[in-house]
Amino acid sequence: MSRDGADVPPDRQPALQALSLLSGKWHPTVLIVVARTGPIGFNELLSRVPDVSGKVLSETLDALGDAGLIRRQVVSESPLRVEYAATEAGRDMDAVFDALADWGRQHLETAVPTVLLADGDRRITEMYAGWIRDRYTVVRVHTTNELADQLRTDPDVVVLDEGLPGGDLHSLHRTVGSAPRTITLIGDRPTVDLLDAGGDDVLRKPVVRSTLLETIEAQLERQGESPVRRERAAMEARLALLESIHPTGRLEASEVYLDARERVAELDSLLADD
Amino acid sequence: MSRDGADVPPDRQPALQALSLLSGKWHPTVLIVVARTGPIGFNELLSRVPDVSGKVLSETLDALGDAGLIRRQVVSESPLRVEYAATEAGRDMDAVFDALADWGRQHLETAVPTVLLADGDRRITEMYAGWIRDRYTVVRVHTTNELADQLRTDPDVVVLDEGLPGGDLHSLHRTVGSAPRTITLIGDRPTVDLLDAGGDDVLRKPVVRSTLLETIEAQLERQGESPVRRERAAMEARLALLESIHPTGRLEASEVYLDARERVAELDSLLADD
DNA sequence: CTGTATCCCCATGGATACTG
DNA sequence: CAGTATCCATGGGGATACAG
Repeated sequence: MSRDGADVPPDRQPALQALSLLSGKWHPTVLIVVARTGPIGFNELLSRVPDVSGKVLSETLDALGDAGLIRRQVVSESPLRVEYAATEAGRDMDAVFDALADWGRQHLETAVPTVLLADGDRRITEMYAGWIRDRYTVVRVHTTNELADQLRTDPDVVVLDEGLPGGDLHSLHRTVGSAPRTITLIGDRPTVDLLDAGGDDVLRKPVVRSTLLETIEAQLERQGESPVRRERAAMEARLALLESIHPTGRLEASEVYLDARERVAELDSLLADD
Repeated sequence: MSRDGADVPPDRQPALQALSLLSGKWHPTVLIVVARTGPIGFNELLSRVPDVSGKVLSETLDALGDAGLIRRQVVSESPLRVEYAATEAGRDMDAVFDALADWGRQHLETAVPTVLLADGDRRITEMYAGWIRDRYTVVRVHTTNELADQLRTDPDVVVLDEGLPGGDLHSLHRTVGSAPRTITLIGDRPTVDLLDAGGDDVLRKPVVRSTLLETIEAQLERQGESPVRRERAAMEARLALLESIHPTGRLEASEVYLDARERVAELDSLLADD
């Protein structure tokens, strides 16, 4: 790659060399996963790093192997079965990743909001991610288990598809909790059950780019508002969606709907006291 | 670049993001130079990182600026004069580079190769030394006696001018032996005598910086190869040089040339046996 | 199961010319 | 001096098919 000839202090040159070992698109990710997950087979690795192609994963493993960061061990021939594990050199890269993570937490995470995208379909989360990744830190999950796991990233906004595998709408919202602002994505014609589902806003699929951006931005702007205002806005959003679809007459026949309307009035009176 | 969606532990994700800020070919180098050299103008930066083009340097500085790693300050308009300096975030990257450098020193080949420069003209060796002394340990000699003497430093590469006072090309190569990789520098139009002169590669003078660096690096990378491969590469280099200068018809009239071609075929058949 | 072999796209970055 | 504007080459990486 010919990056030499530069006037780099001698004590920094090993750093540049070391960095070049991590320069492939998937090199750092694969190294981290191999180091963390211990001895791991090719296909399990593929499933844990889903967006990498087999060819590139193979090349990446080769390169990391050549660099001495991981070791390849043939566990059985026919059926061929191999295992990749971090070498000592690979494990020692932990110090580098620690330093990077420290830097990131201090200088990155504070400024850029994190948005967690939860949908069973990878192509969907990939599309959404493409729309927003230049403005936010994006985390993608595709099952309820992954969701529970990645909530540790403390996202500012969760975009939650109601059909996420592994849970119904209510349990999903319980999993997410109220720390992040939550935008629920629904596919079917919503029923009045939506009303006590939880979440701060609701969008019907399919979602277009501008709507998603505006909705996320609106939620970010509401961060820190009072619980009362927050619940009022959430109710408002759900009611508006329902009323845009079902005739008011039908809705008024529903107990849940009337309860919700009453709750709104209650919240409004609380707000009026200020 | 869409690297999300992977099963990376949450504590590692800020590391990946931070790393992505250093992912451009010249990003780390430029950041290091800016951080070390303090406030620095565009063109001085360009001269300290000689292999980067103006366009790419400009883009790199933009990206580092957007990432908050460096700051751009206009010092004077007309003539326009700007200065780039590291921000606190940029300086904090030192911890990352320290970790990388520590890793590199521990796990990369830590021995700095030694290059012996042999040329009758002190100004020439001084120039060459200036080109390479930040990457290699440099020894300069200016006579055959000094050469024999300094070979005790056990150099990895010898850069040998054919006109070194005190010996002809053949005796020089006999003096050097085959332990170091040898690059021969020739000034005149080479004759077929070159073919049995010895040495691993040949350069015609004047030699430019990038060529010398690349040729030395190529020889270092070939260290430890089999004698057959080594001779094959050496023959190839000499033949290529001759053929680039003399018409093939003339060469084929020469016994030495035909012998050499035959020797190449012989070596190739040896290599083909593997 | 674990990879090659192929083909192709496009982002990165290089060269050159021009501008405020 | 400090950059854009333009054009173009390269190769890293993606998709798919196939092989040991």
